[in-house]
Amino acid sequence: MVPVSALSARPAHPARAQWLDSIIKGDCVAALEALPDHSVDVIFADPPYNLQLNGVLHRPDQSKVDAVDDEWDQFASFEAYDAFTRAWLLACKRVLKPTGTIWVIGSYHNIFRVGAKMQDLGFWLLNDVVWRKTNPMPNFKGRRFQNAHETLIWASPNAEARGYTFNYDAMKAANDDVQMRSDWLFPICSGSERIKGEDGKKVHPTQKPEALLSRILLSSTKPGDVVLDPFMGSGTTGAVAKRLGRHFVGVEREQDYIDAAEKRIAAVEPLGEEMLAPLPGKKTQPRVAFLSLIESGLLAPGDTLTSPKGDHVAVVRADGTLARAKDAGSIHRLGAIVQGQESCNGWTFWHYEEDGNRYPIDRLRGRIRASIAGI
Amino acid sequence: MVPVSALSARPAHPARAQWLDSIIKGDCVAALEALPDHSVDVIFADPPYNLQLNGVLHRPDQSKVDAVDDEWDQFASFEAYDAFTRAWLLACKRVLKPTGTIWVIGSYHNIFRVGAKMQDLGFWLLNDVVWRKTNPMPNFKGRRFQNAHETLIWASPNAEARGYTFNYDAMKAANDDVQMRSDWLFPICSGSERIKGEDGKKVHPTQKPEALLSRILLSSTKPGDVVLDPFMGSGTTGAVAKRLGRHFVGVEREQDYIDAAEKRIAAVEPLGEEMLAPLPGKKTQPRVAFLSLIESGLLAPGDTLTSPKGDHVAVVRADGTLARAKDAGSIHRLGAIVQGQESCNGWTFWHYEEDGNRYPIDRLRGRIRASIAGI
DNA sequence: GCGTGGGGTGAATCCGCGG
DNA sequence: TCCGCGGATTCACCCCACG
Repeated sequence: MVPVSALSARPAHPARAQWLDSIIKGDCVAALEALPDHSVDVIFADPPYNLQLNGVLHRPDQSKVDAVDDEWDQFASFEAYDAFTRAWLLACKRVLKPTGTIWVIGSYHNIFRVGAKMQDLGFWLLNDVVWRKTNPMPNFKGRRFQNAHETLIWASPNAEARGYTFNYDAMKAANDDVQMRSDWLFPICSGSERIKGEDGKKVHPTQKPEALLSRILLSSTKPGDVVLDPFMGSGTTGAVAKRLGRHFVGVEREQDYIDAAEKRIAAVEPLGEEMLAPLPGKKTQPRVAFLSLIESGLLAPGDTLTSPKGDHVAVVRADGTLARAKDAGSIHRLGAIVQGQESCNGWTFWHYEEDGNRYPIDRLRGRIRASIAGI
Repeated sequence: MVPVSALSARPAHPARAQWLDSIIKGDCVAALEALPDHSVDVIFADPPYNLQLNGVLHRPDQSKVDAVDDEWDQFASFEAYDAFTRAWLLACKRVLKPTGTIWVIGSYHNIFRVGAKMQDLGFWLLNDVVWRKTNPMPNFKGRRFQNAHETLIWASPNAEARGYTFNYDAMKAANDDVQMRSDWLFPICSGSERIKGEDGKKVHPTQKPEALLSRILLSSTKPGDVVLDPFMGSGTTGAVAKRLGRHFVGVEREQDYIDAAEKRIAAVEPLGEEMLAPLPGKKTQPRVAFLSLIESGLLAPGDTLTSPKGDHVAVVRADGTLARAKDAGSIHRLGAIVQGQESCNGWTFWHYEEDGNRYPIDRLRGRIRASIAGI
């Protein structure tokens, strides 16, 4: 693959490299020295996010949130984090084939710095992809939006790179015959998939779901490709690569993680023909915020809604709440209040008028859903 | 548009500033000199995306894609774009109130650079928010995922900033009584909302949907707040701000855009105050001292209160404290003590008995509040 | 075996006012 | 500006105990 002369000090790449389908212990930059130039097809990197947490956070029920406070996620400054990022990105760039691509995942704490550094180093961004979590942790203090997604960057090693793998047709077929979008919906890793130690506690604080890695590898690799994970952790990349008939190389510093990952990967049974089965489709019907009806113009602030028989009347307000006399709240709360009940499905209780007939606002929700069908 | 005197001396903020509810013509950094320090509550910025397009792109039917190739979106290098970004962010930081927040929207071409620079300048990221497009442009070459979203960054001016506006309760009520997430779904701006010139062509290449601005302003501003848009374009921010009873200031270089925006904003009819009243959350309800329950006769000294399950008992004292054995203190302190916890909401923890049932004393507080409201 | 309710938990940069 | 303290704050899902 690479002429011996090009490597000088490094040994010649054997027919089946020692490092193939194994986890190299060590710091990511140093450990990657074991790999020849241009030797991997795809990289998946889940670097430390550099969370900057102050003190402890409690849930409303007073229980403590088990935060990511591991030593490996601590950096002295943005500058230190940038230097770290630059180093491992450069190491990755060296071992990546010209036809290869790299995926990096992060949150708003680090992904902007990583993305900017990737551009600085000449990587060419192909997409940013949003992993929407079906079950994210709530915001406990009510001071922000629920942080319900993470961001992936997909890039080629340079702007001129051609010939990278993108299984466009497979992705489209897996997505009800429309193009796969840049926003993906998956649950977080939990339940039996979550690797736990003998003490029953999670082995790794940030284990990624196999469904996420599966879509990444199915979209951007071919069977037999070599996938590198420079931050192997609990080994999700290796497990999914093996199952999908791809080779893997992992790098990891902590022996505990290596032990768990090797055991996990050893238990994986590679898929046969089912590998070609399309990815599971959409979940249940998407949630539609009542505010969306106003934002889309189906209702306007000031419009009146009524109960099914018209004996209760409420006014739509700009922020997506309903008001009646002194009471105000969500469509559900106000529906409950006017009926003197504990709860109420506002979608079926509140009605609007059209052509002299009363219809539940659920009808309008149906229109929104119809307009976004197929997403 | 801007009095000359205001540029040099920067006089004290007049009762109603000249620049309020107007569009300042000029380069964003220079024009913002007209505004005093700490004079705006929220900033929405839609800066040039620095798209790097090579050649023309055709659809499968051979029609040409009308790309963003305007002069204002051209930068010589990442360095030039970074310098530009730094300059306008600094100008924005100066005029932003300490309790204010800033929104910036971008795509993968620029948002990573912008986000990193924001962190470098000390902005504290509160959320990244994903605008998922219901109807994004397809990928015509089948070489990438359909680019179906854009990214917004919401930030405060520094990590220590407190007191910014987030209408948590309104957002939650508008979203079926669950927290508003960081992924929002909207159509792109098209149809009658899209501003078109006499030639029938779109006036601005990247006009944002009003629904997007509406959610931004409803979530992070109060009626009467001042909203700055340093890249005003076709004036979406001004139009939505006016409709929602917020003040706006715009900055824009191109006269064509200013003309279109001013005409557009003039046609906007503001919503009535009753449509805009913020949903009162629990935090805004009047504070009731526990002592008031005793003073009003709802509880009497010597009454006993219990924990929800009845396993802890405490006695009400005349001064509005609770006592149990040797311990005494506020309803909150004693609730924390008996549970061995750091803190406790005594209103929901302590219960009283009525008709053989246990109710939280919060129920009595509700009666006090109801009687206050009736005054 | 099945349905139900309670408990646990996940990459989290998570309070604000008054003295 | 700092400190004390009142009191507000969670969604989806999995597992297990129990009837």
